[in-house]
Amino acid sequence: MPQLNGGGGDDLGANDELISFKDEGEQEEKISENVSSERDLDEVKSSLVNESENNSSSSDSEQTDWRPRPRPELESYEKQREYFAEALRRQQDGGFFKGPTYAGYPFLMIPDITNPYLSNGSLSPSTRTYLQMKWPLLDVPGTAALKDSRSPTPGHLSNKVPVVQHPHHVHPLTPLITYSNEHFSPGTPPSHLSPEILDPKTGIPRTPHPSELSPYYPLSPGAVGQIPHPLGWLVPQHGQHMYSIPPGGFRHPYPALAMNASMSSLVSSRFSPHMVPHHPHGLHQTGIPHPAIVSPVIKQEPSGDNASNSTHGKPSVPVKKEEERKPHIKKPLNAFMLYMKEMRAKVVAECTLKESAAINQILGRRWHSLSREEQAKYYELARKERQLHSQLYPGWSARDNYGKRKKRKRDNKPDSPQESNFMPQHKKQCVPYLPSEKMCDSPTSSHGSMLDSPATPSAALASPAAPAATHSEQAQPLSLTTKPEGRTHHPHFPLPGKASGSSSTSSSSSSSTSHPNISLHSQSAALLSRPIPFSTLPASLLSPSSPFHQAALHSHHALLQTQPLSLVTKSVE
DNA sequence: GCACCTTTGAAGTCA
DNA sequence: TGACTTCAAAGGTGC
Repeated sequence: MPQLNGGGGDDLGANDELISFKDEGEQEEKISENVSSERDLDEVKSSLVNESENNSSSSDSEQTDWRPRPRPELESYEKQREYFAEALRRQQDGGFFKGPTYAGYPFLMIPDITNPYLSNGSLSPSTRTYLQMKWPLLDVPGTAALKDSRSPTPGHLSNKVPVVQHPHHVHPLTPLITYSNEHFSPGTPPSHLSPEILDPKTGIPRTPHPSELSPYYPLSPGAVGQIPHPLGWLVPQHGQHMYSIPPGGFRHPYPALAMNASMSSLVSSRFSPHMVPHHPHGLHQTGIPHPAIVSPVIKQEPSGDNASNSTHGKPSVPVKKEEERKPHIKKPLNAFMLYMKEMRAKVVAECTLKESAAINQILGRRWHSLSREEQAKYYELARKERQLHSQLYPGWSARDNYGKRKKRKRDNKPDSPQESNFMPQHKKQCVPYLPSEKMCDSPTSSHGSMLDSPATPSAALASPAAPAATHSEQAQPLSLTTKPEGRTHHPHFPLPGKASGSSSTSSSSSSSTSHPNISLHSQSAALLSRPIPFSTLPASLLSPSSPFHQAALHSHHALLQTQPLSLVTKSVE
């Protein structure tokens, strides 16, 4: 059952994925990470320059101009991000994010959540300024936030989350911040105002596509016209709370208070409380389609007569129509998907590759090259996302999406050993990917990523005596690396899903003594008043391998850990 | 226009 | 309980 157990709190799986690891190989990883971090630091610097340039070039009038209706929450949100970015920038050497707080998460390096934002307790003026800011989710939208004269941030940032334009217009921490903002790059006029936007690839002006308004969850064509704002669903409408309570969902008197920054980030990014059958077409109560809802018109079983139904407007079978109405709730992203979303742009930027298949290969390798801590972050994020997903859509099951896609031709029948050795004919050879992949291999592996990095998370994370097979497998050309022995999961990085309900609960209980969320109940109330808007971090500071990124992730994790699950859980019940 | 490719992980199904 | 399947993202590729 996706619902949370009453008192269980954080027992929605994934607890068992958080295993304490040994430290073998960590030094090497750190070294390699430092190398890339230095490079990323340069990127950060240049990005900051760009940021300032953008700030100067973009007039404040732009903000007020293109925005028919100012959205104070979002602007303050952006300003907070700016503040936090500034604070991070100034205090990057201050050792904010050091020292794990949770004994059970020695690798998470969560800052002391009892301290306001920073673990060292000393706040720079900039940070203090930031701390004075209101958390947009917690405060009623105020013009003070909108017109905060203290803000060094020009207004043009108001609706463009990435402070610094990412090389590929994708926020490096897109999955960690918000899934809907990445297309709003600074310097480009908002799509909903400007009739044309520049195609990032071709540079040719083009008319914004509805999908750009909701990048990850395509909107149904019919609903596009109802979008008042690219972030419309994210932004409170007409004084509404940003996230209203789904029936049986959040019943906190102050809905936004039921979520902290990370929660809201996840909510805003993927899931909507309205993603319940009450809004069959993913339309917000205000008529705003939610990005988490993929319109069945767009994403439906093509084999069926849905298309004909939609075109002819004649529902053949009521049952089918009923299915059509069912919104498509996407699966929550797993750790790797989150990582992919974050890193894809960077890999694309580093490589000349365009094919996602190749990119994904690289990402897969990089994923294995990630340190345990970093992977743990994504696992934790994914876990939180699943939690949130299950809370928002209690009745949803992954099974609901079965058949929503075209059946993948997996005719390479469960891999007889021979077939695993030979490439299926219908599959494209991976060989062409190799050169480029090699070219832009993970920076952490200048001399063979798979050799100086954990063989696999499973191997490295699991046991010091990692199977050499995995190791050698990774050392092999990618063209030969299909699925190593099927889908073996990390023995010591167990996946929570398998035993979703009870077993994850049991695993949670087994580690409950050290699980952060257990102790969060007592702290959540206090933390609600001061969550860290991690998503306010500028993109430039969050280069995945940069110390900023690390710090940001840690911070974000702190937020995730502070998620007031108890409140939500009770509400769900 | 759409399935495929490619990755890992979660979750579902089935024996 | 293990094996297997499907889906999640992404975008170029090929039919």
